[in-house]
Amino acid sequence: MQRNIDNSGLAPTCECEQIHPDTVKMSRESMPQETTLYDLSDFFKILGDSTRMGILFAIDRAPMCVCDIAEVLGMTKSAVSHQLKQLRAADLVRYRKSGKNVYYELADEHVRDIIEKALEHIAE
Amino acid sequence: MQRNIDNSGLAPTCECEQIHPDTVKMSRESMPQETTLYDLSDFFKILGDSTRMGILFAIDRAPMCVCDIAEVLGMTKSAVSHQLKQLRAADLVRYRKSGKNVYYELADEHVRDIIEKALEHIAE
DNA sequence: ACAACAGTTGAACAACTATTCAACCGTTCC
DNA sequence: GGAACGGTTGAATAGTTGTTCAACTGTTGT
Repeated sequence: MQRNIDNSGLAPTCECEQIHPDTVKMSRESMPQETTLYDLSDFFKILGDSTRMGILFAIDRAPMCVCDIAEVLGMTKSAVSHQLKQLRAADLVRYRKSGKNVYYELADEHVRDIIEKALEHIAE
Repeated sequence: MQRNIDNSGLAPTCECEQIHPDTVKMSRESMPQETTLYDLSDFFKILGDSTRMGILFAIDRAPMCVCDIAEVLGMTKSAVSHQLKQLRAADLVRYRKSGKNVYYELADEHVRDIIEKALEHIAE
């Protein structure tokens, strides 16, 4: 993943005087940890792909095996499996093996809530 | 933006029989429009970058000019401005010009809500 | 044991993206 | 008018990422 903040000693500073030193100070103090920023953006990055979003909607009603997901989305099993791996890593989906099949479903209600809020924002 | 669905005629189909035709049918019928999928993932894509996430947190308490944001994040004005452009396009920030300065602030409460939910998911 | 099939995986390639750099616009102040 | 400064922008580049392809694992059924 592309990390945007320079940890190698000297951070590039903006080439201008601080216009509002007090505002800058307040803002600095209210900033979360860098790791929090990374965790947050990494999480949203997972939702920021139409294939993965499609998978989440596909399995929204009922658990589905990889093959059926691929069929619904019109993609290869391989492509879907690669994306499912990322959704698994982000704890967005749960899975259960049964014979030759692997059934995927949404991990929890958080996902639905977040997507719901995003839909509201877009519809505005 | 990278579009994942092949619109050029024949969509690549998964090379297997449909294991559960009824599940596939139900899933297909509950799928949203493709444009909705794109709009949603494009929206999350904007939040999926630590620099943009940093900007949103920086201006969370009070409106800030570009120079001060750059100072807080340890980046150049140019880099910040490029990202602000995207945040503007996604209606995540509002801005107001005043003399030589441009002050940015969060557009609405939606953003805060979504980030809050994401923090809950990460903290689990 | 073997064939068939669901699913995973690593490498490679093409597409995308964030930062840098330089040039530019607009406002302020002398 | 012109210098100074805040901010924007386009092109270029380096890093990232999604899909394809081929090879592989594990389970089922004969």
